Amino acid sequence: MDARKKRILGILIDDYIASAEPVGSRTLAKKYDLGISSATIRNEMADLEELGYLEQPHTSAGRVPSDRGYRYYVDELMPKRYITNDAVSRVRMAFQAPMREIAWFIHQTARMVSEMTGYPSMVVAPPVLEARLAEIRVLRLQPGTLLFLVSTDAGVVENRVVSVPEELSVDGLGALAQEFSREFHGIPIHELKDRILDPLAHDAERYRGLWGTLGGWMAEWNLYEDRVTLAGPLSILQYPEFRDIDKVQRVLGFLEREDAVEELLKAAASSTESVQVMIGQESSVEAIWDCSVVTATYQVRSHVVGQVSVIGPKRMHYAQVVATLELVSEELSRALKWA
Amino acid sequence: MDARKKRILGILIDDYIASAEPVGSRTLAKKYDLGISSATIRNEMADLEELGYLEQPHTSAGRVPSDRGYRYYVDELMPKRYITNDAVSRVRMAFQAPMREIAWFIHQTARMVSEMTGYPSMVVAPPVLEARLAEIRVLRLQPGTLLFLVSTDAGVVENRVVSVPEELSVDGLGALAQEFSREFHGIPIHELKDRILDPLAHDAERYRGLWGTLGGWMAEWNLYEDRVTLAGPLSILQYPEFRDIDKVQRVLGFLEREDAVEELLKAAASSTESVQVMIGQESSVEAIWDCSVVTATYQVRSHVVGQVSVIGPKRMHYAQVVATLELVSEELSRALKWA
DNA sequence: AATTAGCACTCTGATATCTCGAGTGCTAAT
DNA sequence: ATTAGCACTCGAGATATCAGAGTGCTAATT
Repeated sequence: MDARKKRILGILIDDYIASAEPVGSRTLAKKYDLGISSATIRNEMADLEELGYLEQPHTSAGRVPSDRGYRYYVDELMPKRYITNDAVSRVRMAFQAPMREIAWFIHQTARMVSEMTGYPSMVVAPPVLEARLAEIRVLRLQPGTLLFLVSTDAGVVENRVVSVPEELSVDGLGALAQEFSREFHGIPIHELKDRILDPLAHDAERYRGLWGTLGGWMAEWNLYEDRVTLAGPLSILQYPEFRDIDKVQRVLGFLEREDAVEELLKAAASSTESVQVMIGQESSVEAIWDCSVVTATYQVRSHVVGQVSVIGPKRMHYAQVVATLELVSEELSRALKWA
Repeated sequence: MDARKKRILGILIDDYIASAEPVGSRTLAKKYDLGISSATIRNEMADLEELGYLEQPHTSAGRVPSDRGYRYYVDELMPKRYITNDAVSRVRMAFQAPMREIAWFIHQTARMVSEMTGYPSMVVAPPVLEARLAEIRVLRLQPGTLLFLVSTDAGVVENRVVSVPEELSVDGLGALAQEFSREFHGIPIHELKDRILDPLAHDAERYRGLWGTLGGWMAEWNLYEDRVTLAGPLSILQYPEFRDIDKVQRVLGFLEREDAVEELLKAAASSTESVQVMIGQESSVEAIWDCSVVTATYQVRSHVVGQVSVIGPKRMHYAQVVATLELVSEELSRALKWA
């Protein structure tokens, strides 16, 4: 793999990313000043195909990068730090808004990333269920209506309005909540349900029913919570590779399935790299085998708590996407550091 | 418009709704036992076309209902109360879950309706901004973190976690919130911002900054809130009229725009009818001129507070959709009556 | 030895042409 | 008023044709 091959491969992929048309030797020679003839390029391209970096849609078409070609491009060839000053200041600006819930930042991030890159964006929120209980409070809003407040070590506060029979006495409830908080401080949320429901764990028999409901609610917590936020799914429709309804249906159908997306992104982000690229069949999900997914992680107190991600055709503008995600995930971590 | 014409029109539309193929006289005569020959049907169909109820895609194709034809079908011909016992019990079941926030019901409703009908469903949530303030509370969660609780006459409770400078004294904040609640009780939320920001409205100079931020937050409230919940948008992809990407893009693009959808549904639901059908060009939104929209309203304390809606091809299964929405909106109203 | 010009060959996509069949409208018979 | 019969229309799909872009190979050139 000499320098010239690299050069040709790089230019070819750039061109294909921009044009979506198979690239031929003639076009390449004419359009870019390579100082060699189309015949030479032809030979090099034949070599690159043999090496597995390019493929031909059919005999007499130009070449198209293979998954392996994209991989090489992403790892070795593409320009780094491909980002404008405008983008940087925009992201900084967006995260400067103070006094916001985490959910707000998550939505904001997804929307912004999708808009900046032109691809759908998915953001995985910090997992509530793995957070540890800090405090639980009960407030009486009106007769028959209670508000439960749960704060965790991740600083996340979740709350639910709960209606209960009006005749339920809530006098000692505050005290009970306090006691409860003390007892279960530091327990992961997902363990709470069982603890709460375990009749031996506390002796306040007359509150059993209420705590039971609370436990049930917590059990469903992660079902109801938006763990994955999806923004701009329709942007894929603008790309010629998605003129085919069935393909669109496959991909968007996958994106709609929060659990599946969450699983994919979490797996992707186990890597040590701050930004990871998954190309075509590298993904475990068949539905997106002709897409690429770029994923970055973000942290709270130097623990990875979530992912920011972009999905698009394999013919994706990797340089810009990677740079954008690097920036955004960094700024998001910074914005969440108070949490 | 004699009985036979009605019969033919009804059957033709039923057939077209089921098959998506233009219906010819021959097919009609063969498939259904009308007791008359295809020639007679042909004549009747020609009349129906002249009357504006049918149209021909091209000279030698079968007939297809016009907007007017669908309208007549919906108003006069279609079977009423087209619903199964299964559906009824399913809906009842779904709304039996107690102890839920309004937002939960809204999501639940949208999902369920989309699944039951096979079309995308949109649900407009009760407008927070028009609700009147009942009470505002401030809680200190941790140093530097406050929780604002706002309850309204609609029983809706909204809350936001707000981080403030740690050094801010929150001692008198509870009292201030109480005083505030007393003073502004019954004021619509959307007026609160100005009131709060008006320096004459209260004299607690040292809290000005905090209330100011609170006001700013309230101003953005409705921007951040999900006022419209969309479920199952991709279900339209299964219908042959949406094989065309551009059409899909138009329609889904519209559905993504919460404000536009909200406006449309609110306008639609000004009607006195409990369920309203908007067919094709009857809609003010050009992007959905080849769709139909069915909308029902739901109430809290016999005030209309929101809409439940379904969108699909004009060739929609109106009978089932109307019946489903009737049922769902009724049950949703019932479920929300405690609010 | 590497590069390039030249050329025959291949394949696709666009365009044109043809055919078939479903459906119509009209007329004349019932 | 209904229906059988028939000529006519139009589109969808199949088939044929053609131009163009691209390739691989060979022989000439540097």
